[in-house]
Amino acid sequence: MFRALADATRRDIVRRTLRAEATVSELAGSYDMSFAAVQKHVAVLEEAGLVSKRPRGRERIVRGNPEAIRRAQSLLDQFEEIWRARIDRLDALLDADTPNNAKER
Amino acid sequence: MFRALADATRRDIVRRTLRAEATVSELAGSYDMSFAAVQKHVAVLEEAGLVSKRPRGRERIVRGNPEAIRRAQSLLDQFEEIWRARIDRLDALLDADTPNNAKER
DNA sequence: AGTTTGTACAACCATTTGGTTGTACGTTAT
DNA sequence: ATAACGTACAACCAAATGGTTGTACAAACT
Repeated sequence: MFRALADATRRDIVRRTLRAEATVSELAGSYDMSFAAVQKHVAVLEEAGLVSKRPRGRERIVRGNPEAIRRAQSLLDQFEEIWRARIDRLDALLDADTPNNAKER
Repeated sequence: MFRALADATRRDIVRRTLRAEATVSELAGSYDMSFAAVQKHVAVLEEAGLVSKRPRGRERIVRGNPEAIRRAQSLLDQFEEIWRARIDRLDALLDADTPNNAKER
């Protein structure tokens, strides 16, 4: 999933389809590459769950999936939390080392 | 930067060094690959700003950078916000379509 | 002084990635 | 019915990626 977000074109497709739905060919029109290339990007994003496609006649409507974004966020939140835990441990160490008559900062 | 986070080993290095500092060889001991491979991963992470290195004698101490994590988070937050804006626009449309005597949900 | 340790980096290799063109096929328009 | 359109997918290609081994070098140990 981070792998899917690693490409600038794909991030832009996510942004665009999060803002408003678009067909694959509409998307393809926005980028300076072949239709097939864009279609592959969309496939990668769909694989990663960042985007979903639904058919309307011969076209496929692409829609960004906010749920997947939230999953990525929660992963980063975990990182944040791990780091905070380390800071807490350091604080505890410092506290244990602080004389009783020390002033609170 | 998402590219740097796209590899599982690298994500683990970030986690580990966010929790506590570690030398490159300590890290290398944790993974089933050559020292050089791990060293390259650390280099990629450093390039992306996700990790910083400082020398202590002949070793290099690696530390995860919470600031970079926050930058990634804020990027995902932007996605979230874009999506919310779309929902707001849809709501506005529905409101405009709602007869005056309709009940509030 | 000589050896070991920790790191960096080059050269190499297989696989993956991001792109291309061409083909096929169902859907819509004439 | 035929043509045009939107999409999917295969085959191909160059470049990037993730790994390897080997070499070099400074710092630390004996």
